Order: sequence, then C-alpha cells, then structure tokens
Amino acid sequence: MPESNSFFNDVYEVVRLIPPGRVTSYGAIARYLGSKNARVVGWAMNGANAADVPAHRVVNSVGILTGAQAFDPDNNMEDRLRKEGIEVRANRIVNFKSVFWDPSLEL
DNA sequence: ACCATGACGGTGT
DNA sequence: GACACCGCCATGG
Repeated sequence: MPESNSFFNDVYEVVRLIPPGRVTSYGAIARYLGSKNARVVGWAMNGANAADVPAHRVVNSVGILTGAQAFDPDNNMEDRLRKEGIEVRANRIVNFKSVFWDPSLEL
C-alpha cells in the first residue's frame, strides 16, 4: 500500500468527511490540502475505490461524474448518488450548486 | 534526473 | 453552454 504515509491518505480523510447527500470537487479538495493540482486528487481516488471512502461524492468542477468508469457496474456511482437524494442526469449532477460542499469553506 | 500519464481547472472563443 | 488549449504536480518506469 504505497498510499500509507502519503498525500493520498489526506485525500481519503477529507473525502470521508463529506456529508451524505452532498458532493465536492477534486479542485476543492486539492486547495484544502494546499495542493494546486486537482489531477493528483483524482489519481488518489483511483485507489480509493478499494478503500472505505465515499468516492462517489467527488466529481469535477462542472458536476460531471468523471470517475463513474472506475466503479463496479452493480455499484455504479450514479445510483449511489441518487440513493442519497442527489439528482443525476446523463452522468451529470443537476442541482450541483445546491449540493456542493467546499471543505475549505465548511470544514 | 527525465519522461509519460492522469477520476482536473481556468480562460478564451 | 460547448469546445479547444495549456498549466498543474504526484507516481511509476
């Protein structure tokens, strides 16, 4: 597990703090951790799939479920979000602004 | 140390 | 709102 003692671990910690029914963006997490690169956050989420992290609550700045491909077909991202009361349409969160949760602002 | 890759973001058109 | 570009930096080979 290369993630231990790493930047990835901090990412997981923040994602775990996202309230149910809310979502955040890769960039928001990156800024909160002091990093300027949102891609690294996405890279971290690639491994978060196996870890106990609500990765389905992390989307890009536009509200698109860019990481849906990384989820299992029966455990897909879109369904999990709908289950929490989030409106999803065509792989995109409809009321994105309403459910957006900024860690550096609300944490 | 160099290079390619990537669940991204901001700006301009 | 959609699309094309360019910059960003952690990891792995």
